[in-house]
Amino acid sequence: METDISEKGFGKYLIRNAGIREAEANNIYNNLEKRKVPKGEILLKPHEVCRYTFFVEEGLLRSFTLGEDGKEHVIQFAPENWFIVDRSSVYFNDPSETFIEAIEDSQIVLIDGDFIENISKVTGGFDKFNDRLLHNHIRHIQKRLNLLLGASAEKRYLNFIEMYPDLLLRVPLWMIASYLGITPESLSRVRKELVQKKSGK
Amino acid sequence: METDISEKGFGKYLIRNAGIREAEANNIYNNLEKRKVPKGEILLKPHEVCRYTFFVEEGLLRSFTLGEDGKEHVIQFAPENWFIVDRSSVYFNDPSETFIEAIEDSQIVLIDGDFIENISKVTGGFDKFNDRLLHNHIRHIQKRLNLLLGASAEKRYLNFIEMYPDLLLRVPLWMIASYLGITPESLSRVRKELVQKKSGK
DNA sequence: CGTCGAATTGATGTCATTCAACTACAGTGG
DNA sequence: CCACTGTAGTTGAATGACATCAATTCGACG
Repeated sequence: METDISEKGFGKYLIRNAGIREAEANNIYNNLEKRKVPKGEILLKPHEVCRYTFFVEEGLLRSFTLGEDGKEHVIQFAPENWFIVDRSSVYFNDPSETFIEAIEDSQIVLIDGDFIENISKVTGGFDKFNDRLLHNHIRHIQKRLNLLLGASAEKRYLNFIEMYPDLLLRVPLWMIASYLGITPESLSRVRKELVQKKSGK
Repeated sequence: METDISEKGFGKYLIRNAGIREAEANNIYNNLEKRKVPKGEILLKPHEVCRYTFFVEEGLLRSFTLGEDGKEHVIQFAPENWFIVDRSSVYFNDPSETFIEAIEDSQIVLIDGDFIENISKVTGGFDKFNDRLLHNHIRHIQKRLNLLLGASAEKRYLNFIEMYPDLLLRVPLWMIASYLGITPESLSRVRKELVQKKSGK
C-alpha cells in the first residue's frame, strides 16, 4: 500500500530541495528500498563495491577509512537529511576503501544507480539536483582540505562546532578527533584550553 | 578559417577521452576561445567569480589559496591535458577564494558554462563525460584528504612523485611543499633523508 | 658582475603524539 | 544488587614531527 509521504523524510526532502512535485515525489519514494539499521551495523566494507547511496531519514551514519597506520579516519558524518556514499566506488565500480556504519539506530533509504537513471528519464530536474549534490560535495571536501592545510587543531575544532553544532552532542569525541585529524587526547586538551580562555575573559 | 584539430590539444583530447567524433570535436574546438598566457599571469583572483574552466594544451597552471596565516596553499597543478577551475565558484556563482596562475608559458582553452550547456544539447555523451570529470575530481581530492589525515610528510611526498613524476622536474620545490602541506625546509629535509636511506641500502 | 629567489642546513621552538595512569560510567552476568 | 568488564574521556610526562628563524650556497638572469 502506498503512503502519503508529505511528512516523511526523503519524500519531503525531494519536494523541498529537488523541486519535484508532490505526486512525483510520492511515486519515487514508494519505489525505493528503506531499511532500519541498528547502531553499530556496517553498511559498507572495504573491498566491497558500494552499490547504494544512503539517505538518512533518522539517526546518524558515518564513513571512515582504516589507514595504513591502523587508525580510523572519519570521512563524513551523515545525520538526518544527509546522503552518504563512496562516490568513487559507486561511480567507477571500484572496490571501496571505506566503511559506512550506523552510529545511532537509523532509518535510511537505499538509492541505487539504476534508480537514479530511471528517475532522470521520468523526472526533469533530477539530473540538475544530482549535479548540485555533486558540487556541494566538492565544495565541502575542498573546504576541509583547506582547513587541514592551513588551520591548527583548535581552529579546525572551532570550525567543526560552528558547522555541525548538533553533532557535538551526538558523536563521541574520539570520532570528532578522528574527523579533525588529531588524537582524542589532543582534542581533550584543545577543549580544555578553550574553556580556560572563555572563563579567563 | 577552420583548422584540422586532429593533432591539437583539446580537440584530440575530446576525441580520445569524451568519445566525440572527429567532425564534432572539430566543430566544438573551433568555437572555443583560446589564449596564450605567459608565466606568472593570474587567470583568477579571490573575490572574482570564476567564469571559465581552463583546459591546458601546453604549459602548466596551478591554483592556490592564501590562508589566514598569510601562506599560500597549492590546491592543484594542471599540466598538459588537465582541466583547472574553481568548481564551487563557477557552479554556484560564488566569489572565488582561490588564485589560478600560469607557472609556465602556457596555451589554454577557455570553456564557459553556456558553452557546456550548448554542447550537451548537440553532442550526446558530453554530459556523461562531464560527469566523469566531476567524479574523477572527487576521487582525487578525497585521496588527498586521506593522505593528509593519515600519512607523514615523507609518505605524502613519495605519493606525490609516484603520481606526478613529471611535475617534479617542472615545479619549484617550495610549491610542492605547499601542495603537501609542509614548509620548504621540511621538504628539503625529507628529501635529504630519502637520499640517505637509498644510499644506505 | 651583481642581484634575487630557490634550496639547503643548523639551532631552537611549538604543537601534537605517544604511552601510561586514572576516573567515570554503562552494560553484563553472577 | 553488586562485582566485573570494557569504553570514553581526561591528565601528566616524555617524545617526535614539523615549524620557525637565521645564515649560507647556488644558479638564473638582467
